[in-house]
Amino acid sequence: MLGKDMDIGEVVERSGLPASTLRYYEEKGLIRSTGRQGIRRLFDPDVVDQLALISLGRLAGFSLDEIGKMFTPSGPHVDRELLLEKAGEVEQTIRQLKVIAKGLLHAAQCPAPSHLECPKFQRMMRGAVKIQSEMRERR
Amino acid sequence: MLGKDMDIGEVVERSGLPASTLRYYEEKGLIRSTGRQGIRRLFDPDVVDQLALISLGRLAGFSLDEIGKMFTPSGPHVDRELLLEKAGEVEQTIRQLKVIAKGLLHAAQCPAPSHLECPKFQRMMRGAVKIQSEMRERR
DNA sequence: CTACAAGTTCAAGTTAACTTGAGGTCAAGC
DNA sequence: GCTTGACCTCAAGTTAACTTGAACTTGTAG
Repeated sequence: MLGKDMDIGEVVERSGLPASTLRYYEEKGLIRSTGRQGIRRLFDPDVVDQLALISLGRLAGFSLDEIGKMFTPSGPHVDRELLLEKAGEVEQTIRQLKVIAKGLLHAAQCPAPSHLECPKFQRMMRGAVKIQSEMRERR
Repeated sequence: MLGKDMDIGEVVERSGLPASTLRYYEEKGLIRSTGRQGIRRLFDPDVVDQLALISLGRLAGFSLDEIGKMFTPSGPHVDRELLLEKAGEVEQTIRQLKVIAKGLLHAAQCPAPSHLECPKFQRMMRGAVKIQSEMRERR
């Protein structure tokens, strides 16, 4: 166990995140340092994976607080229902992003002056709008 | 043309966005009101579709400024290369979200005390990490 | 005609997620 | 033993995207 902990500079390199962010995340309780060597933090190599997970979560639109609830086994157990719910949200997001990607690709080719005038584009958007209003109603 | 423009309350209803947001978007140049009736804004019904598009864009992780550049034909023509690039970004995001969704579903079922200890979970995350570091390198 | 609901403006406030800067600590190399 | 570079703390600053509040305007219903 001794000797393989990393100091913050190494975590910065491996994660691509600035040191200030790592300190901030630690303060927020999203990651933990294993201890100190003098004044310097020491990190377990696993922290790099955790950071990747956090970045992915942010990408998925979760707040740091939500991520904390999902991945730190804060209580006696992780809330499985919450996880399922979040998985559903992500899947929903994926569906919408597919519409967007298609829309962007189309817009890049479409000769219509404004995309909002192109019937194909309009149809795609109408689909997305439908999804969105369904989402709104579910709240 | 006369008579079918909507006032802000109707847009609020149809879009689900608060009036303050609509005014803010107008100020930013993301949407336009067709004119005024006295002091009150009037909106073309199309604005509802535009708003849905904006919401989708935000969901995809674009800033309001980026959305402005992508969808308002500000200059003589829309920048097609930019659109293609953005489409690629969205597709990349979709790939990563799939990993997350899978991860969340797995985490909801996995009996391991901490997900970070589950080998299956670790493998999934490692895949995601790889994608992320590839992305970082591309900048 | 006047009351009211639904608009309006404009400045200031809010929240999340960081970043920056000033000033201090410490181990290592010369 | 002194300088340097990598780290530290803590308070304050930043940015995006809105929201809130106070004070003003207007079309419409009674």
